[in-house]
Amino acid sequence: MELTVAPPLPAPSTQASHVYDRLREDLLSGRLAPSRKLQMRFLTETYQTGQTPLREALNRLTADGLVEVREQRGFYVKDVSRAELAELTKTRCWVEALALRESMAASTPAWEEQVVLAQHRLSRVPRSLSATAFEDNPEWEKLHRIYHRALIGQCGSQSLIAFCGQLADQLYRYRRLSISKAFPSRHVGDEHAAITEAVLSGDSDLAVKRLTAHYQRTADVILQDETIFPELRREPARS
Amino acid sequence: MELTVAPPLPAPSTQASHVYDRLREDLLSGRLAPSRKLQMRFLTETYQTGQTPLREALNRLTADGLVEVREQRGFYVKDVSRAELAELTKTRCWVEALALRESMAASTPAWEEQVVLAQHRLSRVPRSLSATAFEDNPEWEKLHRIYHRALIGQCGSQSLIAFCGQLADQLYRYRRLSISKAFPSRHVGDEHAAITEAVLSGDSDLAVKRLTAHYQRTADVILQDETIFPELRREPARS
DNA sequence: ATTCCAGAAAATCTATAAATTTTTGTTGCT
DNA sequence: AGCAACAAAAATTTATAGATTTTCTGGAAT
Repeated sequence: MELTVAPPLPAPSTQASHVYDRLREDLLSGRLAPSRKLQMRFLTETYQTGQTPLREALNRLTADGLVEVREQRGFYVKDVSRAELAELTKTRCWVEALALRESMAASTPAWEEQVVLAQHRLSRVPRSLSATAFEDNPEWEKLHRIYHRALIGQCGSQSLIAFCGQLADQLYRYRRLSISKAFPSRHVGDEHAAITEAVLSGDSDLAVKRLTAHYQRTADVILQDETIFPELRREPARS
Repeated sequence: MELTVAPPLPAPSTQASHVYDRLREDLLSGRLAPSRKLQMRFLTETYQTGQTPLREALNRLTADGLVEVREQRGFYVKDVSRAELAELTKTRCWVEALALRESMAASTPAWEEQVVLAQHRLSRVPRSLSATAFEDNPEWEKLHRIYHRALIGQCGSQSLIAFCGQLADQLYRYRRLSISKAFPSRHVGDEHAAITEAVLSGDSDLAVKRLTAHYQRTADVILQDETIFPELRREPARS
């Protein structure tokens, strides 16, 4: 007799999901530039699929805040602005502070272990694929995401976690769009370690302070990046 | 020479938006019962429209948390449960507390006037269309929504406000599904007045306390409603 | 000569219908 | 009784037709 695991979810693969994943990646990476018009013809040719799955994917991405839809005049890549970056960061700090406090209030050994494990794994992977120039390491990004997800994972609210995920996605796009010249100067690994330490010590005020500072510092760097905000070109830093 | 206002946005009306509105109303009212399967054939016949606008509407409603989609096996009306009701309420209390505090911290005379005005208008409309039995008054619901929206409107985060709106929608459906026997016993008007008073006095702790109590009380009533949670039928209140 | 407006053509989005693929339910066989 | 193959139903996708918006060209007025 053979014990085969009952197929829990065979293979939830629809064309729409595939296009969604690919589009999402291209949006986050910046290959699809902000405020660019997403024409059906271009999309069907690029992604080799029909209109229906594309519309489905675009609608989901609109809900994620990565795509904008104007009635009867098509889909557009969501534009970026310094104001939106500031607002998203502010909101993320507020909401994740809330979620982290609630997680710590409902702390369990299993949860603390998850946080420790996620941070350890993250620390073992290089931030950049290249030692000289910055080159995005997908593995690091994945683990980074898991770590921050773990921090708020004990808060007890699926909808709150999902909202944090949306904010994280939108801000991640800003990070990718920015060249991040400040890459070598920061020690994000130390920042994560400091957050983890505060979480384990049970000092929620300190943990929240470090977490929000972490986010704010990232935003401050991007806010000064000329490559994403050309309006900074002239008068770089006037008082 | 004639000064004509440039046409701002002619009339953005698509079939998809219409179906979205109608479906939304039917979902919130309970005419489409929880966990019911939404078959394309039924929907096209009922709403007299094609599949494309319907899929678009259903996708938006999925993002709103009113519809659930299972890959390759169709759309379903989101199921209800006591656990979800409790979690949604908890989340709403957390997030709106946050938003209210930030609104009060950024208070302006104009905003306070908006709150006062919204509360006044709400107070002038009857909660129920019938004096004897409870009959939902759409006008009251609309003004109620505007009032709660006004409370958090000064927080300075569009995304946070939108998130609160989603939570409000999902919880509104629970309210409509429940018969609300406790209708005459509560004085929601007084509760709103008390919240407004606390907001105007600048006492954010008190305002938050009253607001969250307001939401919690509503949830507690619905949590005991047998008509929506049949599992309560036996052993109504065991200790 | 330049600018502004009007009309027509092109492009593009929205919607309906048909075809393909997957899932589900049933019947027959081992 | 259990399993497999078959048939029906339903979802997803492709293709086609209909509307709307945008763009381009030409002419008139400043």
